[in-house]
Amino acid sequence: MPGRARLANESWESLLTAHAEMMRQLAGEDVWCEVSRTEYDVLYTLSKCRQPIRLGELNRRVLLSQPALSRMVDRLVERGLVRRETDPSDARGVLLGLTEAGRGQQRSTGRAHAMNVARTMTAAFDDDEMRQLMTLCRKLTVEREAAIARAGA
Amino acid sequence: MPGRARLANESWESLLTAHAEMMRQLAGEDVWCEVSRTEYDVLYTLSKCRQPIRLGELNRRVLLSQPALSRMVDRLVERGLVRRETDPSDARGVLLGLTEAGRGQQRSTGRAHAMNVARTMTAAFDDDEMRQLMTLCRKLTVEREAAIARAGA
DNA sequence: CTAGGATATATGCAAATGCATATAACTTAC
DNA sequence: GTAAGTTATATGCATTTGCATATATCCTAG
Repeated sequence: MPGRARLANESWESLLTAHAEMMRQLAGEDVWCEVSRTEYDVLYTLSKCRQPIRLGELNRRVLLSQPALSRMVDRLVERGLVRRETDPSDARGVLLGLTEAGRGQQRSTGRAHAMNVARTMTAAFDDDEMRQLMTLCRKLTVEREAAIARAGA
Repeated sequence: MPGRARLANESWESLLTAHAEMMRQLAGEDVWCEVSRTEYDVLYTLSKCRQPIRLGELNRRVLLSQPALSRMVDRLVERGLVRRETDPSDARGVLLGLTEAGRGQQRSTGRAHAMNVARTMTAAFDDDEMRQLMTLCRKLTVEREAAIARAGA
């Protein structure tokens, strides 16, 4: 493998390892009794949206298959955390948003979770390093999205 | 949330998003017909070890629960990719290593996968950025491990 | 306005996962 | 040497996941 390709693989592996290590750490925190991490991911993503969004749109932002997400939404609706209604402008689609209970749950879980994240990240990094990491990761994300847009066009 | 905690959370979220985006990209590549990504993760981890390792040791490096890993190893043994034998020095434990077939499978899948990783990473980053990312991610990993060691002591 | 195709979501089903716990083997104190 | 405690892995069981495909709605050409 040539040097640049090797470097690319090593840096990806480092990201993968850091991610896994953090996930394990965060999974162990005593915060996931009411909602699981995956459920929280959905609630958090919805909490960032001012408007209700489509299932497909949500699916673009949550790393789950469409059927898995569809059923997870089922369960969250069942539990009164998410509201689902048919899109009036296109009856195939559904619009998803948090209920008040869902917003409350996201906030309380999110608060505790954010504390753990902050503790762990600040233990490893100073402010400048966190900013560097953010810049790099966002660059990767943006570049990926651009590539998808190019392919989709 | 104070500024430093906010920064910590934003940088973690950026890493999480970059990871998710990459995973989705890599999952879509036409490389996982013979072994799934999770299976490959196990084969790759074993391929990096010169000696057979314990299930528990493997579990420390693969993000799966112990029972899930135990069963995944079952399946890989069944398929002739992994060799499992009782540890002679401690009959509770098992020692795991790749078979020749397993090594071959890891190499061929790994080659194709590494190409995709390299293409995607080099599309987003120059060499210096990849090195920066590596430095930061490794720092996070090392700091996590140190924290675990402190807690375990 | 209708047939054929496209798109959004849901469902059937087999497989994988996690939690709790069982089993097997080691270790230590007596 | 043996009972009590500990550690390493495996199993029972309910849940979640993904793949393939069904269903429902929309769009477009004629």
